[in-house]
Amino acid sequence: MAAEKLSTDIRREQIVAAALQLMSESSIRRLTITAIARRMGLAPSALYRHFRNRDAMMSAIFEHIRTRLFRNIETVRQESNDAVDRLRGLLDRHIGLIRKEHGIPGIFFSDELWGRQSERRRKMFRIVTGYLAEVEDIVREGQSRGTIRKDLDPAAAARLFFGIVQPAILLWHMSEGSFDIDGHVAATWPVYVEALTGEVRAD
Amino acid sequence: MAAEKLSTDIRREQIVAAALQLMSESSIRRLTITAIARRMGLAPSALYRHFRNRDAMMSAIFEHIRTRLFRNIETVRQESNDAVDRLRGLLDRHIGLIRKEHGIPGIFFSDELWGRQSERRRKMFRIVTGYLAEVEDIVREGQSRGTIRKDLDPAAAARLFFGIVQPAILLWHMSEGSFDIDGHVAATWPVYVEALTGEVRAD
DNA sequence: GATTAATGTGAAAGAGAATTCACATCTGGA
DNA sequence: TCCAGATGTGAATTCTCTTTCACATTAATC
Repeated sequence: MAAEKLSTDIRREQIVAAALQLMSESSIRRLTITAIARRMGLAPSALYRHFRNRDAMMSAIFEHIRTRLFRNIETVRQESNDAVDRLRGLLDRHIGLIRKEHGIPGIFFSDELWGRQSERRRKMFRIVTGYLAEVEDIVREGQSRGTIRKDLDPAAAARLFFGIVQPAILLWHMSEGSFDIDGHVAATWPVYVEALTGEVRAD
Repeated sequence: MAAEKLSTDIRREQIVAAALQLMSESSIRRLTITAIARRMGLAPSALYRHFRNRDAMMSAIFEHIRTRLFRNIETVRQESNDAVDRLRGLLDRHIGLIRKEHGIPGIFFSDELWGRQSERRRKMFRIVTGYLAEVEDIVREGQSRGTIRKDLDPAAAARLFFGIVQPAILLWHMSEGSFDIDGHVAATWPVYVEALTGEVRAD
């Protein structure tokens, strides 16, 4: 009972998708070649036709995440010119992304990165700092247009932006989805905006 | 060449210590019975004299972390009466703790918690929410004494408190210790205080 | 329709881990 | 001193996972 044959490109995407799906259901520890193959209805050995080894698969997964993250930046840049609006849009999109593919945080905080395996770790660090730099740019633009206080360190403001997201995602994840992310955003976003602009902003 | 014999109580502590040490050097994936035993100069089987199984060891590690976290709350409560001072003290102590035992985040975000719908996950969730509740209490006290704005949701303020810490720890970890945590705190703490109190506070 | 390269399969090798167990050795108390 | 129980050991068992390989099947191209 051979499984349907498909081109490598499609298979690669399917493997990444299956991996993310498995991650959201369980832990990275169970993200095994065997599990991915079973999910796809293939034999484990089949995956080696599309990736050199497990490491290459993990790299593809990370690359996928990177793409998704930066796509949000692009979108938000096009949607609005106002810095605060852009940040708000990014917040919503970021949370939406994690909500949809909630295997991401698990991958993000996984052994694959936390260990000494430096190359991979450095790569992910570059992704994070790159993402932060984009947020920082948005803040900086807001400052030059006068919508954001100029006495704020833009890099610090960017990190604080993720200070809104991170606790929420952590709690959401640990509570298995029952934590009220929207409520958190509703309560904290105005505080953040006030810190950014120096005044209360009515939306 | 039998290793020196010691009482179970001491051995248990040593096992937890060795585990944390290993975690800070590497990832949870390498936190194996074998590795812990080797670090202690024991045979793997010896550890089973002190813990029923690997799971029991992990529980002991989590318990250790819990103790350390809540000890900081106690200390800070005794050090000062002012809510903002208490929060600042907790921030410093929390960061100090992670700096000293930087295996903690790795354990915190490990497979042991992120995967299953396990008892362990629920336990850790309780620890986190308990810790947050303590911070929330401090905020609430500050509100009733008039040092913190009353229109702030104390729970949200508590989560934002960790919004200062979490990005810093993540970056510090990913950068392998080169990220400037103190600089981050210096840049973000005044912003947080201003949001809490409604005014600039000179320290 | 035949050829060929790509894709899939099952078995098996090899590695590493948790756990158990019979046996050895140490320590503290009678 | 000697015994009993606590602690440690090494070997064996049982997993699970990654990876390789010879062989099978499919799809595309001529």
